[in-house]
Amino acid sequence: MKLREFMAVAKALGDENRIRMLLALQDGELCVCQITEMFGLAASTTSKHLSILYQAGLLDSRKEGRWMYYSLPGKAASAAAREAIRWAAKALAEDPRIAEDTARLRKVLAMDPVELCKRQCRG
Amino acid sequence: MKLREFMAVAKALGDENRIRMLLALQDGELCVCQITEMFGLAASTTSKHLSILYQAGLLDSRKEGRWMYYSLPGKAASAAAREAIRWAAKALAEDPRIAEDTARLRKVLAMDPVELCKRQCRG
DNA sequence: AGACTATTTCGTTGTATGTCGAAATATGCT
DNA sequence: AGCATATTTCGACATACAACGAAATAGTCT
Repeated sequence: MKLREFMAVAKALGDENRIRMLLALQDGELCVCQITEMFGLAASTTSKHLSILYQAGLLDSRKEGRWMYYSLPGKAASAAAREAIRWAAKALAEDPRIAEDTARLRKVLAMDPVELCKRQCRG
Repeated sequence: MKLREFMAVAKALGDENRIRMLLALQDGELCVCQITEMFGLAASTTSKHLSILYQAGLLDSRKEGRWMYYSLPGKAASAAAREAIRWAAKALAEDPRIAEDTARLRKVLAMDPVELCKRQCRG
């Protein structure tokens, strides 16, 4: 991995909201409005964070209709990026705030995605 | 590892000069003026960077007379911090810029430390 | 004590970045 | 086509941070 790539990854990991978003994706893909709901940020801010993670190679993305889904990268991704994610996940496995995020995620997943997105866009 | 600690580590890794300093310590401890010489920064800047790495738990320090030596942390350090270092070292093992740093380090090690420090302080 | 030296702290400056809201883009639905 | 909606881009603002030089601190040596 070149220094330039590495710095993109390290800087991407250097924001608390981005780390929390990354770890929230451990149980599977989420669309932007689900993540926006989870963290209470402006949709544009959420989008920017996800874009930074994506450009660093820390996320995959998939567009389905109007929805954009982000997920942790598969085997095809850079080994160094996947190791970074593993490091973060392992290091924070027992953090209470991350556990709260997981609980909040469960609530978000229980909501109807369509209604969720409507609310976001009127937010 | 708590989120707060993790963020300190991630932010510490998020600066190019700090990463290069961290990796320069892989072959053993160095004093501040040796690192200052290697990177061509102001001594105060070097000191600040090393302090940030130290406070994140990514470095040990040892004072010997006027000299302050920094080194990678031993087994006693946080496992998460040591894994972060291992990740960085592995990811950048083949980066040409890091290799140049290693070459420059050899030159610095070949200099007389006393003369080196004198030059730094007049820099 | 006093001169010298290595490091850190402090104050300043410029740049980078997180955040928002508004506008723009892209897609689905009727 | 026209409207609704999800996401991104843009512009503005505030904060964070890296860099420097000067001053302060901590140590050595005569």
